[in-house]
Amino acid sequence: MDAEKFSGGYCPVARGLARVGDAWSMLILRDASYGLARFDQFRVSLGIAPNILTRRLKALTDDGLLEKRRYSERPPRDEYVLTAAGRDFLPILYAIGAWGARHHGGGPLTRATDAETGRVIDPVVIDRNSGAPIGSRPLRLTVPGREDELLVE
Amino acid sequence: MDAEKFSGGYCPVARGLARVGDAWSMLILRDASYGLARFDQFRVSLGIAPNILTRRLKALTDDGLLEKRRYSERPPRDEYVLTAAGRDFLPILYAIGAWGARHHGGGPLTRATDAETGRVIDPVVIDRNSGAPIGSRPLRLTVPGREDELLVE
DNA sequence: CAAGTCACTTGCATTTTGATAGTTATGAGA
DNA sequence: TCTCATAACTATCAAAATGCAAGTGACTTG
Repeated sequence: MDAEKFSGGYCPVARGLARVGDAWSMLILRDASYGLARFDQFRVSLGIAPNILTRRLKALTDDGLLEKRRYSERPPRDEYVLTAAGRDFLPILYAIGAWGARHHGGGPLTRATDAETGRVIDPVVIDRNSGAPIGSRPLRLTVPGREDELLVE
Repeated sequence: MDAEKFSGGYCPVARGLARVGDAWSMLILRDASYGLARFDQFRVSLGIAPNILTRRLKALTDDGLLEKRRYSERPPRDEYVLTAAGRDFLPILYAIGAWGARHHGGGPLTRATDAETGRVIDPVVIDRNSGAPIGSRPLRLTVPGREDELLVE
């Protein structure tokens, strides 16, 4: 969809989606958060064609979500590990997972629990400043270069 | 990428992505949250080809994120409005926007403020039970049908 | 030194996407 | 009545992305 067109615009959502707005990329990040790092681990886990995986890993690396690291000189072997920006994206995946479980959650599902308390994790997006869940209070959008503001939600 | 393959698996993230794991769909939802509802509004706002828009709107409608509603019988005219499941996805878009702003935020950006307090919205994903941001505490994953558990983060 | 592993690359067919033009149904104005 | 305009599409076709299968390079292991 020609992400270039959106990657420099005013909308931060479009900017984010320009880097990770594709299902393979997000599933690779999910697997990376599970500790997978090598080409063949991703390939087997996802059942993705190797040429496609190569392209996605390169895109994620170029966009700063993964870092390619040589873990063996002889034979030359690389692994892909999450960068700070990549790790910062993981909570969004959990939020997507929670949404998926709420609305398309028939049958058994993988569940995340707090390793210490053992309680099931229930991800919610809140506003750090007010502490209120996004969507529970009306928002105002300010578009750069425009006087008028847009009221949503 | 054949979303069918993932849409019934154990992973709730994959299930979610099977419905909305594509950039156009999420941008349509974003526009819908801004109040856009008609075919031509989406088309102009996104610069998307009409055949692609038709397909995406149909997919989002079939997956229960949008509802097609006739707002005029003569001439026949339909609009697409967010369902409860669609609205429930919006906080994730805000989280993606916040991530985009943090990591690819050069230049002016659209900003959301609390309509009452006027403060800038800063979306974070937390665990409803512990109140802690996802990623700040170690998690345990439980895969159905397997005894062993996976420790992440 | 043959077989296996890992991380790819290449070639080609299939699928999806996108640009553009056309269609349907209708109302509004000359 | 005959255009013109609008909204919401559909149809056609080229271009791009995806996916499958096979192959390659640089080793290690038996």
